[in-house]
Amino acid sequence: MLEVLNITKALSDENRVRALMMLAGGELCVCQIIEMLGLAPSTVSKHMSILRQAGLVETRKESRWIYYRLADRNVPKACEILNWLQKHLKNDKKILDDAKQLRKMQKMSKDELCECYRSGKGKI
Amino acid sequence: MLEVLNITKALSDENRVRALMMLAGGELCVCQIIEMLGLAPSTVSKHMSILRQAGLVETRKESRWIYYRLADRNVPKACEILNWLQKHLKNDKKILDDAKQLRKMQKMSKDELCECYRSGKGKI
DNA sequence: ATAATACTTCGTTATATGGCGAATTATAGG
DNA sequence: CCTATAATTCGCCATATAACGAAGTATTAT
Repeated sequence: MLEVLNITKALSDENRVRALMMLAGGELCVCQIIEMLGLAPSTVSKHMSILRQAGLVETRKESRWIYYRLADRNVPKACEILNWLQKHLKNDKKILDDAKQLRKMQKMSKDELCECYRSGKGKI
Repeated sequence: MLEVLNITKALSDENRVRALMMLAGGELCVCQIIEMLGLAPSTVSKHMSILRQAGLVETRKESRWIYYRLADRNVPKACEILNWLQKHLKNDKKILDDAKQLRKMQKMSKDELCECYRSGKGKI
């Protein structure tokens, strides 16, 4: 029950849902999510921690950066609900706008974005 | 987005999830749910209203009683997530206990239960 | 070593939510 | 018509949650 509630509670916030849908296109580092959501770093960190606790996302640390990605295929509970979300939000205006904005961010990235992201790209 | 969030928010409370799982066995009137959850009528009413707003349950009025049932098959958004819930809670202790208690309630019903339910049975 | 960057953790504040009881509505029965 | 029952709506209070900024941790660069 607790596991299920951790998931549904995690999904009951718009910003967290937006973050998840952004990750559908591939992993992102926290600073990119901060940029996209337009929230304070501490707030985004908390959101991502809630998603991680729920088992909806996983993390990978690479030098100074922490990359978040959607849960692995072998976690049915998480994947099923992530698929449900994607299915029912794929035509949502806010989600589509986010995807567009994200593509833009990932293109210009090189010199124009937040310091963290710029140097991140430089590293990779 | 709002529709999806209405659903996830509705599912983010333990008592609402319990109520939904009780309904998996068939429609129930509010007084039965009140009895099962052990909450004040006004509280349960609010919970059920949230579930209804989210499109997860539907209602049927019969004389003095209002019966709640799970959403109809032709509401994929709701049914998919209700199936997900059932799948991942079918072995949950609290949910199993509820189901047992519910069966007990529906059996003795005739003379031993809350006034509302007793007369309800009498009517049907 | 020092400074900067990328996050996280902590403490605070505002708002949202869950709970209750009292009042209200609707229906049924005396 | 008046009372009882079933459920809802309203107003209130306590707690939970989302937001922020400041301080802390870890890593990289100078």
